[in-house]
Amino acid sequence: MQYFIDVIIPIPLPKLFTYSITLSEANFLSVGMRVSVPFGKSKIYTGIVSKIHNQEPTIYEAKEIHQILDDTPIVNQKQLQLWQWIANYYMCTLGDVMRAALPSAFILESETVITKQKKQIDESVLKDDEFLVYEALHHQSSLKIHDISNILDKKNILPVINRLIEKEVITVEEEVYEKYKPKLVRYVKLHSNFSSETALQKLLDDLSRAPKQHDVVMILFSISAKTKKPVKVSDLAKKSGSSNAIIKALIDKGILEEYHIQIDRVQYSGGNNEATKRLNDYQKSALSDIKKTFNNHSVTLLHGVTSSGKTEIYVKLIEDVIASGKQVLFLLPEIALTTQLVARLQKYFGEQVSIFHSKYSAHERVEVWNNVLHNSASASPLSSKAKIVLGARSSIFLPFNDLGLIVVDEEHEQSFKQFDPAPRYHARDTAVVLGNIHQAKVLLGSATPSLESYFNTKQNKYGFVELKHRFNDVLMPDIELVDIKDKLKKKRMKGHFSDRLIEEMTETLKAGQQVILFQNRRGFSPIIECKTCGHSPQCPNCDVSLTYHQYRNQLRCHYCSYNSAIMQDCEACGSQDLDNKGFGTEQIEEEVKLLFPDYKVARMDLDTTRGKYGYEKIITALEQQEVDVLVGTQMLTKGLDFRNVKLVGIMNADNMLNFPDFRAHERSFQLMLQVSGRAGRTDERGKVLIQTYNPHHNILQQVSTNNYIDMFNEQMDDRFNYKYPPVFKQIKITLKHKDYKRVDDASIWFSKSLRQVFKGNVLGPESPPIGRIRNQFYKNILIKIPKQQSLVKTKEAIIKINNSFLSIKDFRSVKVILNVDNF
DNA sequence: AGCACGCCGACT
DNA sequence: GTCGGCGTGCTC
Repeated sequence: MQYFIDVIIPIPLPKLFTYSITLSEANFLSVGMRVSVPFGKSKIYTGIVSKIHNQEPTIYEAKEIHQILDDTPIVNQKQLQLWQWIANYYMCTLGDVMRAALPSAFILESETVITKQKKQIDESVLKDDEFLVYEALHHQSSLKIHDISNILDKKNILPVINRLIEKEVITVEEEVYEKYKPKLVRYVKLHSNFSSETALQKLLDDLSRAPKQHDVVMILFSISAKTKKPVKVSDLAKKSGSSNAIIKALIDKGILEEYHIQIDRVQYSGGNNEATKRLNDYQKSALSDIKKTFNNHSVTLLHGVTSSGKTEIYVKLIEDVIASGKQVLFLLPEIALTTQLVARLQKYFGEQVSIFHSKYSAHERVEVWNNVLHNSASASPLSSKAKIVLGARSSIFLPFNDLGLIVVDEEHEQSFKQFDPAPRYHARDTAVVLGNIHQAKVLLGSATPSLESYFNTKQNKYGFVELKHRFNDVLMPDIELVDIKDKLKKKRMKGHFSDRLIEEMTETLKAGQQVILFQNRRGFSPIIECKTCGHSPQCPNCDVSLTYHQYRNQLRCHYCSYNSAIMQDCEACGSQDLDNKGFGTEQIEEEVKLLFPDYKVARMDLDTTRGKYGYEKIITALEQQEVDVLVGTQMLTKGLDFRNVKLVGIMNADNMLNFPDFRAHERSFQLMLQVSGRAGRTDERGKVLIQTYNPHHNILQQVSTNNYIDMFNEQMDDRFNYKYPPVFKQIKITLKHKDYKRVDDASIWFSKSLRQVFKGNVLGPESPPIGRIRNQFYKNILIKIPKQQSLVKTKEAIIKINNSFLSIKDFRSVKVILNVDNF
C-alpha cells in the first residue's frame, strides 16, 4: 500500500499538491500538521496536510516530502473548514487563506545560502560583479540571495551566481529555517553538590579568598530566601552589582548551575482581577434581551447609542461563557485595540485575556497562537491563558477549538474588510460563519450599525436588541448645522471657521474643557493651483494632484507616497501667484493656532501617529489635558473615550457626502455620529457643530436628530432602486495593468463575456475616480446579483469566464482582482 | 507567486 | 558577438 498526502501550499494556485510518504510517516502524520515539501526546481515550501490517502496520482509522479515539522497539528479541523469557506466565498485559493491565517513564523521558506569554497582561486578570472561577491564572502561566512542583490544593486543575480559556481568559487545550499524560537530566560541556582550544610560551609570558606564570588553566592541566597522563586541571571547581576563575568566564573567552576525557562514574550503584568461592574437597569434589560434572542438566533445585533455602556454588557456575557469552559473571541477594529477598552477587559479578566494585533511581532503571534491552541476544555494550568482573545480582523484565524461567543464591536467599521492581498474577507461576516462552525453565539455591536446587519435583523435573520439611553442618562449631544455658504455671504468666516464655531470654541476653552475638530483629509491642502495658468502639480505615478504638506514643506501623493519639495513658482508658467485649494488637518491646526494662540493644539492623523507609540502619545496627552484642541481625521472616531471633551466641530461635511461610492451616505452618517459621540461623555451635555454648504441634505438632518431609522429607510430605498447591497449581492472585478490600452481592451472583453451570462446586471467597465495608481491603470466591472440567483453558480460562471480570459495571451499580464460583496 | 526557459535589442 | 530584457509555461 502506498501513502500520499494532499498539501496546502502558501501560493495562489487553485489546486492542492500531492506528495508521497512512507508508512511510518503516514502513521505519524495527521491533518493540520506542517510538512516542508520540495516545489519546482529548487524551492522548499511549508505546507499544511489537508488529507492523507492512498490514491496515487495518475498523470504525474508524486515527490516525497522533505520533512515533518510538527508533532501535533497546529491547525484544527474547524479552522480548515473555515479556510475552505473563505476560499470559496471570497473566490481565492486555499494558499491565499493559509498565508493570511498562519503567523509568518510558521511558514518557513527555503533560502539559498551561498558559501565560499575552501581552495584558493585565481582572482583575475573574476569579473567585477563576481569579484564583489567573492570579496564579500571574505567578510561574512555566508550570504543570502537577498544580500547579493543588495551588494550588486540589481535583481537578476542568478547568472553571476551560476558563473561563480562554474568557476568553483562558491557552493550553494538550500536551507530551511525554523523562524520561531521560544524566548528563554537564564536562571541560576546553587549546584546540588552544595545542598548540605557542611558542603556549603566549606564552599564559603573556599571562596573567602575570592570576595566578589563570595558576595554573589550570598546575594543569591538572600534573593531566593526573600522571593522563594527561581533567580534570574540578570536579577542576580543587578542586585549584586557584579558583572556577568563573575557569575560565569562561578558557573564554570560548577558552584552555580545555569538553566533556562521558556517564557511568554507577551505578558500581562497587571494585578488581580477586578470585580466586574454592576449594570444599570437599561443594561440589565438589554442583557436579558440578548440572552433571549440567542434562544432562537445565533447572531444578534446590539444597537446601542454612543456611551450607552455596551462594554459592560459584553463583559457580563463573556463571564458566563468562560464560566462554562468555552472560549471567547472579541473582535475590534485595529486601532481601537490600543485604547482603554483593552485595559478594562484585562482588569476584569487578567491573564485569561490574550491580545492579537498587527503591531505584534511574528514571534509574539506564535505565542498567542500556541496559547489558544493548547487551551483545551481540560483544566490544565495552561488553559487559563487565552480564554478570551481580543483582536483585530485576523484573529478569526486563531486555532480555537471550542468557541462559545464571538463579539464584533463597532461592527459597521470598514476596517474589518481586508482589501489588498487576497483573501479579501470581511471579518464580521466570516465571524458569523466561524460562530456557526463552533455552534457559538455571535453578538454584533454598534451605535451606527451597517445597513447590512440592520437589514438582517429586519429579515429576522439576526436577533435585535436596542440600548437607547446613555450611561448615567447623559443627554445625547446637541448637534447644530452651520450653513457656511450663508456665513461666507455674510462675511462671517475666518478662514475655515464660522463665527458659530469660534464662539463655541471660545466658550468651551474658557471653561477649561476640550475641543475636537474633525476634517477627513490630511496635509495642508490637497491641490496647489496656479492663479495665472490654472496648472496644478500632479503625481507622476498616479492620476491625482499632489497634496501640500506644510510641516515638511513638501508635496506628497497619498497613493504612492511620491514626494517632492514645494516649488516657489508655477512649473508651467513661472508665475508666483499660487493658490491652495481645499484644506486638510494641517491647515486647520495652523488656523487654530492663530485664532487661539493661548491654547495648545495637537493633530492626529496618519502623519502624526506613524511611530510605534505615536497614537498612544497623543491620546495620553489629551487624557491628561495637556492638549486643548485636537484636530484629526477619522482616526478620531475609533474607540476613544474622553471625559472632558465638550465640543466637536466637523469642519466640512460635504466632501464625505459627495464621495463617489454607493455607501458614501451611510458612511458619512456613521462617521459624523461617531465623532459626535466623543462630545460630552460624562455629566454635561456635549455640543456638536457641523459646517456644511448644504444644511438641508437629508443625511445631515438625520445626523442632527440622531435618526438612524430614517437614515436606514431612506438609504434602503436607494439600495433597492439601484439594486445595491444588501438588497442585491455584488461582486466587483478590477483589472489593472501598466498599459492603458491593454486594460481597456481586456475590460471590454471581460464585461462582454459577463453580459452574455448576466445580461443587464453587469455594469461597466469604468475607470475608477482615480484611474491610475503607481503607474497601473485600473478598470472596474460590477456584477449585481439578485437575491434569488444562486451565488455559487454565479461565482462558477465568473471563474469560467476568468479562465477563458487568462487563456488569451494578450490579456494574461492583466491582473484580475475579485472583490466579493465590494465593501 | 516564483522561477526557468527561450527569444530579441544595446553594449564591449 | 554576448548580456540581459521580459513573455510563456509549469509547479505534485
